[in-house]
Amino acid sequence: MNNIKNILGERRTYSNLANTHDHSFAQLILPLQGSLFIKTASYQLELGETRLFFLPPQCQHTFYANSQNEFLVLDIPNFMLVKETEKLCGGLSIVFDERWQAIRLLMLSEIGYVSADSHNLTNLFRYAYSILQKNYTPQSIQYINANFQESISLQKLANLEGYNPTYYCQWFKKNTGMTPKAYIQSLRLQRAKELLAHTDFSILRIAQQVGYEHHASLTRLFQQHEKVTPRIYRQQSRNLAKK
DNA sequence: GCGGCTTAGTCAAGCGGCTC
DNA sequence: GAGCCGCTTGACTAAGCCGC
Repeated sequence: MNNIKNILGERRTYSNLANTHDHSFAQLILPLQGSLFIKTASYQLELGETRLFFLPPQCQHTFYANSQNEFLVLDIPNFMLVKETEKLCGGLSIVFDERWQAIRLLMLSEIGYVSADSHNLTNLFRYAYSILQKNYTPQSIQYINANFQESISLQKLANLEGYNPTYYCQWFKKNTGMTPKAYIQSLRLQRAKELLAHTDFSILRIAQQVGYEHHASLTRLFQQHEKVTPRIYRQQSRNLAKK
């Protein structure tokens, strides 16, 4: 696709046909309704109503949707981005919090106007981009976020940052307040909780989906952190949902 | 960098519920 | 009651973490 000269913002829907491509401009994708599956070099995720996604230029990505959906998409020309954006070669997924909701509201009101230039949208994007830059996550943490359901070695993570494993552990703890192992576990626990609460998958299947080969590992993880087994957790969460 | 301790992952055995 | 399935528990091993 050709580069663009101005920011273009519009509501878009995505079909169920998988589409793989890249483009010379960046994209900011904010959720409106439904969900969208996105796969990049670093991410493979379902973009729902709780996260937004930034796609840097030249980032090959695949997307498709299985249900009705709508997203606010901003096409951003290259000259508006700083060079650091290149580090985000696989994109960046960010929690869609109240601040982003406010930004989305303003952007939506701006794209509703027919305007000769896109000054207001440009300024809004500049503000959003400054937040986005603060959200820049180190490459190894991006890798964990995208691949926590697979086996991840400390050596691999250390290599991504160019550190040796011992120093990497110290560096990681300084940045996140926990060890790499603990961070991976917290992601797995969170995902397992969602699957237990919202699906009828067996404990074994859930364990395998979050990165364990055996369900015993998931049982122990739950006993350590939740003081109950996965099955009891599922019962409790469904009882709460009924009330 | 090393050594010891801790923890995660795996395996195997066993328990309980369900079906025939 | 036997067989199957899903799940839990205990023991062992290897990797990771931490203090020196």
